Amino acid sequence: MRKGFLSANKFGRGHLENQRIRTGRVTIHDVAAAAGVSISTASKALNNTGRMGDDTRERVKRIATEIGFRPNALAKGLLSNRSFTIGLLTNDTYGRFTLPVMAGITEALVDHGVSVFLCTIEDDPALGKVHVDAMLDKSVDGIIASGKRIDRRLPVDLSNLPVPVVYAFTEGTSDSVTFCADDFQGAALAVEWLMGLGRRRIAHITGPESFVSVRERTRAYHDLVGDALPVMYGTWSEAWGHEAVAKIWDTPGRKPDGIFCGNDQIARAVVDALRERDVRVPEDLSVVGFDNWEIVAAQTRPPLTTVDMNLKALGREAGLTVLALAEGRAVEPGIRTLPCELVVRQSCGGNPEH
Amino acid sequence: MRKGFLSANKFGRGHLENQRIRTGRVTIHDVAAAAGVSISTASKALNNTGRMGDDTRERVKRIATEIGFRPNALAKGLLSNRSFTIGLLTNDTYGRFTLPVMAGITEALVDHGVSVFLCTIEDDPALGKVHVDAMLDKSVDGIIASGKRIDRRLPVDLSNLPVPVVYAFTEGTSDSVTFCADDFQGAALAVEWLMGLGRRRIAHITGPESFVSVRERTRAYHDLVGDALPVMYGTWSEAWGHEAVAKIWDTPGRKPDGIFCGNDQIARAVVDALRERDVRVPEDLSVVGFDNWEIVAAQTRPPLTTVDMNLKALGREAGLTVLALAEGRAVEPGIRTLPCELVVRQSCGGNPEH
DNA sequence: AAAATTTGAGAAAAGCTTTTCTCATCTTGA
DNA sequence: TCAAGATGAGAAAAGCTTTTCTCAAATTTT
Repeated sequence: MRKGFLSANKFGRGHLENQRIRTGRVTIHDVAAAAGVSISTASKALNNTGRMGDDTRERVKRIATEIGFRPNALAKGLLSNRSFTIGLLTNDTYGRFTLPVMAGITEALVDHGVSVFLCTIEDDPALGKVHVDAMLDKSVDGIIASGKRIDRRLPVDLSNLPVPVVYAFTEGTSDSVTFCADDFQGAALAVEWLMGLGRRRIAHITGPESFVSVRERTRAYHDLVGDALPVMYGTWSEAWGHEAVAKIWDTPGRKPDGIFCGNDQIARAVVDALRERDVRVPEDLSVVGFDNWEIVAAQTRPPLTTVDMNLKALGREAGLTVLALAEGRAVEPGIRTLPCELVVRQSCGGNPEH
Repeated sequence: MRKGFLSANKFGRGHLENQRIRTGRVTIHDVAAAAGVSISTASKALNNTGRMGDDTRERVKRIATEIGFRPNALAKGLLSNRSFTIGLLTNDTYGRFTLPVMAGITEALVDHGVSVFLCTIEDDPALGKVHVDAMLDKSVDGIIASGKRIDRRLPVDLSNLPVPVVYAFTEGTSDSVTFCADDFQGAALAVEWLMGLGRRRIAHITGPESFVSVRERTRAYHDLVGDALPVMYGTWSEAWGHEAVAKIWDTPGRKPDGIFCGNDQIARAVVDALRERDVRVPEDLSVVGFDNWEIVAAQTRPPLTTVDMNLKALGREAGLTVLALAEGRAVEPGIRTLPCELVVRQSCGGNPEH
């Protein structure tokens, strides 16, 4: 090997000790030897099981800490059939929805020593299968499926797997647990906020009607404001936000004094378009977004008041649920809807202290 | 257990067969039994090692496929000291940089059967240690450290770990391998593009001078256009883009005909601000961004021509390198700089075919 | 035809932990 | 003082796979 080159054998200690070659890793053998007890006693001491003198137990524990023993999760997993590992499968390439979910999962599971494999499978079923198989090979304790919309399945079959599967922000099977945000309640929150500020002509500019989220939010909107104004369906883009504003303002008639947007990108474009038409936000008109995508909502001028779907909490619940299933605890199947909350910034005016 | 409840024991087959309880997983024992050979023969057949008749080998392979045998990665790992697992550690919460890097890593490693643990550690050293320890417990074959800027370390000590560590888009140790984008070359690409379009008064609006990326890009800018115009340092926000444009246009004097921006957010704000001042982009002035953050660059009106750091390729390289190290192959330590490339959209005008 | 090779396949060990037995020693009660 | 029970600790097996030996049978060589 050339000088200055890196190689893995730099990591192996490689000297002899006690008739066996140290592999660089401290095993329970080392603990037992250092404490002068058998391996089984050492194991029992560390796991607070079995019978032995308190002094022995404490001494073993102390020595284990001193020499830096950490049990090999592979060996543990092989024996217990638990790997303390779960897989997170998603087709959300940008991580817009999956990253918050993932943060919640990790937060919930790190205390339990569970790590998360993240696999992004665009919309490729073959790739999906490869990743699922890899997870199963590694004996994951469970799988959480996530995505970018709640009414679409991942392009991979997760039924009849030998491990529990929980769905978060993607469509699941009827006999499993699925977590999603309460679009109806979130939309109601937004519209009620606008009404509470005295807005009476509230428009709704949103995404494609094919999304169940869109229909749910629209339903809440209709329930609260009636159908004096037509709901404007389009794409989830800024382009659509601009176009929708143009449609309204280029048509004669009374203008809205509040706009509830289907997501933050549309809301941002709406705010921009209104500024270009010298409509003042929030003085003349209030805008509410949906998603609380910081990177958009906080950069808009003025920053957006918007609905947060609490994806992190959703991830936390999904994590705890898959853990429960992995441990054999009973969990009621079905769809769990988690409430949204309103994040108040400056695009509506009113009192942020409200 | 109540009816309709889910529980993990639903997954265990749990019937007797051949004197041992089937755990639901097909093991090499099952293959051997079904093929009428010993376990060792089965293993050798499947791994194309050892000596045996071609007919035996083929028969074992066929039966293994038929009954759906997949070797238990835990057992394999315990024996080989390879878990076919790596850890990706990052403090990039939004995933702006880490997700592309991750995609590249996964792409490079999935063929080798390697899965990736993703751990996001905000800036919490304690949390970082917890995650690193969890990875080591699980015998990861290596760790890739990533972040959101190349001149900052992760808040956790990764030296003297028993596994190889590779750095990607974050500062590493001098004796390790670090991958980063070539800021100088990328900036040169942008400025040369502007000059190629005939722009002669090119301004540079960028982020905080404390970033080494900013200084590198500025150096390239200076090398190409001299220092007739002062570089404008600020924050990475849209607010700064607006402010910078205001500064230039509210000051008497000749205006630039090209602006090279330090990132896409600034560039987007610059484009917006220019539109508000009725400066036409790209007719009157060309704008180039940096990062190729689709979500910003593609939504800007007009869409941004911008520099792409090829983070996915960077991730791919990092993945292959950590794999090489894990397999004991020699790798030259040091900083590897990967070239950027220009993504041409419409904010510069000119011929996209160029 | 006998000896030397080659060939095919199985036994056993290793990798690390946990758990279940088993056994020897110590204590307690009669 | 002897039997019964409690206590402390070790031996061994299990979990699954790969690898190294070993051994018997078949083939080739002399």
